[in-house]
Amino acid sequence: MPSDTKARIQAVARELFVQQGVQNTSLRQISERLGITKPALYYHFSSREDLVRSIVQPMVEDIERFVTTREPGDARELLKDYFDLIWRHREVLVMLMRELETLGYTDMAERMFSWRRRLILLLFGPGVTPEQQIRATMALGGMSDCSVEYAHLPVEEVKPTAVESAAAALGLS
Amino acid sequence: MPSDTKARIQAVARELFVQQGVQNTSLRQISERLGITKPALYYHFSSREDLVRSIVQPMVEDIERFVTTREPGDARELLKDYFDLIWRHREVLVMLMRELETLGYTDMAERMFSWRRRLILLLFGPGVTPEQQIRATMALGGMSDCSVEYAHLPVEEVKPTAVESAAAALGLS
DNA sequence: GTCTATACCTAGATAGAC
DNA sequence: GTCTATCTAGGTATAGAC
Repeated sequence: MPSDTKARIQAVARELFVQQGVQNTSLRQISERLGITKPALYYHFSSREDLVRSIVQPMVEDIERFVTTREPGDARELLKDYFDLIWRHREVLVMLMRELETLGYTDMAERMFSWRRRLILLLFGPGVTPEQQIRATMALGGMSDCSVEYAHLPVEEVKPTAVESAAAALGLS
Repeated sequence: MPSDTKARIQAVARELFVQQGVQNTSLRQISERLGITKPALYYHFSSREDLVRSIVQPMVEDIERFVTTREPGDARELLKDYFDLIWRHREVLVMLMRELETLGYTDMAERMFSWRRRLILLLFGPGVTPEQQIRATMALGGMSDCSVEYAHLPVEEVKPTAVESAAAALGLS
């Protein structure tokens, strides 16, 4: 085992970032909790931003894959799978959305908008109306909110109702 | 006119806070844009927190008034009025939600939860089921998202569809 | 691969002159 | 009511020993 320190840093950082926000977490705090020193962090991550990025990356790639490879199809099925997607990453997603502005280190905001656009396209096709866009925002945004607000519950107690409600918001029969 | 400086400070601060986040806005930046010095700010506001609070306060009071004085009644009417409420304060609301964690200076998070609970109570009464709670989150959260995402459009182009969709998400006939 | 020590910056905040 | 000057705390980051 060459070094699991890197992984341990990520685990602790992730926990603190989610718990108290990225901006409110200092490298000192992370290193202290691990029993190592600040400079030791810099051996594994070239900068604070590098560390943050490494934690966000898996989620970004997963969502990116979803919105780019998905073929148009049954809307309700898409809602279900999309719910699973955001549920899986709900902790990091919350962290990210809460600090979108303060995390200027990427083009995250623009990226998330493009995900949303792509999803709407998948739901309604290219001839989407303004009304359908609003309904899509209601449905997709509402599901995100549910993933956050009921994050502590088992999925089965949230997903069915959330998906059903989202379908209704969309205007599906 | 004894001093409109205070108001000018608030106007500039508000703009910067909304634009780039509270955490990313320093007192130096605010004072520079106004052509005054940092210490001058401290004459009008006893601390940075005091300034932030003064900008959030009007929204807090408005929402507080809504959720405490409102009588139970027609759900769709409530959705409409609630939409107007958050639409009116959408800029500050976004700012606040984006930085809930980083703004540890108040009990904001808890407060917003209690608003949500009170609204759900108004919508479904005391015997609310878990399913209805999820649907309420979908409806109310979705409307917030719409206020943010379509903030630049005229209300009339957003509100009717958003309210209609929220009603459907709630499960109203 | 991890430490000690430290440089350097920027932030919020205060003292006291005008 | 606003200024100059300054303090202090905390952050990121680096140099170099072990």
